[in-house]
Amino acid sequence: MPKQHATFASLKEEERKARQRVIVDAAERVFGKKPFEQVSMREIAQEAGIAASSIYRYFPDQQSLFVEAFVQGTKEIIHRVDQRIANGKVSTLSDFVLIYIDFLIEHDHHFRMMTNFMMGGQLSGPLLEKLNQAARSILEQFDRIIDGNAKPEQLRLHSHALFAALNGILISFRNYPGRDPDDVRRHMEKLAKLAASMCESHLKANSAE
Amino acid sequence: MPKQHATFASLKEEERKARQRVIVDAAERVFGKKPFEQVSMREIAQEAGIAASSIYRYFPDQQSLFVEAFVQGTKEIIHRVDQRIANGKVSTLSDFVLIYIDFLIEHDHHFRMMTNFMMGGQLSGPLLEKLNQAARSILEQFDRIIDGNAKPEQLRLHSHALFAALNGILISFRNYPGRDPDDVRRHMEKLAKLAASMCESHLKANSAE
DNA sequence: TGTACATCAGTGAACGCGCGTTCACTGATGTAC
DNA sequence: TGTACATCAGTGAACGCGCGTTCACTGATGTAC
Repeated sequence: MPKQHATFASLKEEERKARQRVIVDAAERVFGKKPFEQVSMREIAQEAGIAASSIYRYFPDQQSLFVEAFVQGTKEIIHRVDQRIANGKVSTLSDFVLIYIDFLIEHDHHFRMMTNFMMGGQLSGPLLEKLNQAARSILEQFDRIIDGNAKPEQLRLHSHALFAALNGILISFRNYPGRDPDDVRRHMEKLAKLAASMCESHLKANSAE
Repeated sequence: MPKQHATFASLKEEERKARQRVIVDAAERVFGKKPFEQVSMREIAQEAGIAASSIYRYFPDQQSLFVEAFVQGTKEIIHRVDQRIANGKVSTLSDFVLIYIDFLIEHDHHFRMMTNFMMGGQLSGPLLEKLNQAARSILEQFDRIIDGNAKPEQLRLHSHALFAALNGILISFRNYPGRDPDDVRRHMEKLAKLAASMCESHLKANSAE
């Protein structure tokens, strides 16, 4: 009865995935509480209600777990932004960059992980591939939004530039000295809108040529 | 003879400064070799030819030493860029951003420290003040270059945006998958020039209004 | 000029800590006959 | 239905490591008389 065997096996596999998921979720909750460089396996285990050594039944090492958490988070965010777009809440590029900024301010730990992975470098092959895939998804979302009727290469270049600019804003001004968090957010939003408008007008001017 | 006393004391003070300097220089050399998060006090001590414990005669802790190294490096870079400007080698904004990018690619460890401090956060008061001063110096250099005849607030906003954009470019594309370092550099330079041109034309359009 | 004393840069060894990870083991569940 | 066996999730304790930092001490130099 290979069929029933297959179902049993696949059920088991799903349970395994579900348990992995529990761990990843716990990890994300812990990341929400403190800078992720300071998060230990023991802490995640505690949050998940298991022993630290149990994590190693599901992930070969810490890096794999962290990457998985990051990838999950990225999917989540992209999905949520897509929903807002579908609901017609994002009509201009300016709307979009504001959402991008606000999301990453709110999910600070996710942004921290992103920059960490970007700065990091020495990841093993498969993990790197996962990260690159996540990065590609983000850039594709930028492409979709900017669009206009630009030539493809121009489009790509501009979404790269905008993506980089927004990341740079989030990094460069997060600790703006002597401002409270609200001021910081406003300043970032202002800069983001500026970047969006620059991007838009430049792209228009170029596609008119 | 208070006068002679003063001289002796100040000489001693200078020697002390000089020895501090030796340590900072050693630190910078080590930073050149590996990601600075992986640099230990022992390693710096070895590079400086002294015992690790000796460093603590000159710096209260690791953070202070790292901040000092970063501040030194920043001064150095600003100075070098200023020299190029004085020599007339930087006539356009595009020239400037290329130098900025190239410098930070070449002095990768310096850029790493910069982003680390930006992301970091929990620094004690005096160290934070030192870092903020360094950041201000950099932004002032941006101001000086962009200038044009823009209104001051507009100028400030645009140098912030450009500063952020360049940092973002350096962070976001340093590990561009599947490219060799030269391709990466070219891509960054392209994006930087794009950012510069956006910035310039936008500022012109706005000051014309 | 010589002697007693103070200062302080420099040191090697050790402390204490937290971490990622491994390991031998337990106990529950499913399988074969 | 009962028994022997295999599988495997879960565990607590321990390993090993590297780190920042401290500490008691040495020895050279300068100062006071």
